[in-house]
Amino acid sequence: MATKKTDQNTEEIIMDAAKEIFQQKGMDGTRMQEIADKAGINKAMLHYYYRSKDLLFEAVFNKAFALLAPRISKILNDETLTIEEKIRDFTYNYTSFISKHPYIPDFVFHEMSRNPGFLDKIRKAKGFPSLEIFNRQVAEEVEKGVLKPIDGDQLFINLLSLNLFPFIASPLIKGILRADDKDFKQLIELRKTAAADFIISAIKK
Amino acid sequence: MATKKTDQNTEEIIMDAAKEIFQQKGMDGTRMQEIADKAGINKAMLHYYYRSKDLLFEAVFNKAFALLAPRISKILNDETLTIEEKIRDFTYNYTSFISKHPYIPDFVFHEMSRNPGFLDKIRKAKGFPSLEIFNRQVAEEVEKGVLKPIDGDQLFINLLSLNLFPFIASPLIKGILRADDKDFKQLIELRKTAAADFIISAIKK
DNA sequence: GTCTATATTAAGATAGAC
DNA sequence: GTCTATCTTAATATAGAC
Repeated sequence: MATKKTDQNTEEIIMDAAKEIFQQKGMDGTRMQEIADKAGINKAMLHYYYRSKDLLFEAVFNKAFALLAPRISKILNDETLTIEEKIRDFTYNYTSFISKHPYIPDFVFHEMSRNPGFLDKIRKAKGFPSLEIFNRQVAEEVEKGVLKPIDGDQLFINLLSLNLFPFIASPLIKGILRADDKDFKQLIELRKTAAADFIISAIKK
Repeated sequence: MATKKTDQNTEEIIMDAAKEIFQQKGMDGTRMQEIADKAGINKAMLHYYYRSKDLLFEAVFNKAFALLAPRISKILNDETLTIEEKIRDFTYNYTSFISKHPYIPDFVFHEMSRNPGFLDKIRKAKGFPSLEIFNRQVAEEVEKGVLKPIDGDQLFINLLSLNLFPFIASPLIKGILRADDKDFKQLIELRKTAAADFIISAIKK
């Protein structure tokens, strides 16, 4: 299964292989041997570059988290878009992005639950995005009569739920809807706008 | 950590211990020794009663799945409640139930993704609940003008998303909302009605 | 049915040659 | 930097005494 590319250095080759295995199988389900096989090298090299499984995992996790976080921060901290615009933008772009990395949500949430230490590390490293601006904006639009009364925290949770859950629960959803991979892909395609429409319809006056 | 109760037989004691460990740590993260310790017996007994880790896990997984499935089937197959009533009932009861078993959603979805074989086993054993009745009912209420136009499949996914995702993502949500366990509990309490209100508001004409 | 002791295999990690 | 060979530990599983 060697996917070695000559224009990549070994460290990057290892990282790419590790990402794929870790994200699909999680920390506990991953074997260093499998990463080595996928990278087309041997186990000793993994330790040469990343010292231990824990450290390699941490590097992979941080990269995955770093892909999710800025996209969330962006809609939370932006001061120019309306809530409706944020919801439509976020839904479309996040769904497009996660479609290309469908294992990431389960990976990140599962590992965060498994190891509460990650939370503190992230908090200390760069902190979590704050809901302050988003909440203020929601309150203002409610005040103005643009939106029905709703709590910003709850709206934010709903937004994440509707965008991320379908990927986490894809096997169950496929089972209940009798959908194959192609059907599921189409369903997700629809959600890029349908999920946003649903939210807007719930909150717009 | 022995939790042995004299009114339980060994098989049940093992099952209870196994449930707790497997649901928190997953198949790969669980050690038979840890289950034995929690049950207050030794490892050999696990094999005496359940033969192997795989079989013990399967028993635990099936029990967890059997807790989720009937509650979903019920709202899907019921012919007496309106869609609005179903949404309110389901949201309230499902959230109450999952609050008592907060590890189950991540456990079930993670393991289903990890091992696609489970899907086929479940399908063969008793099949998945069908969306037929639910979809027909949604279409009828849309037709009558009770509901805004919406696809039953998408509505069902939204319903599951809003109810299950907060539990799966609880560490992230706590981080972003700066919420401790008590805050989070209260947030979930609110969602028992707020999530249903949100959905109703999105679809009701 | 329950225990202790042990077999067997697998996994992470390292030593040392090239 | 990269490889092969090996160390060490830990995990599942079983044998056999009581």
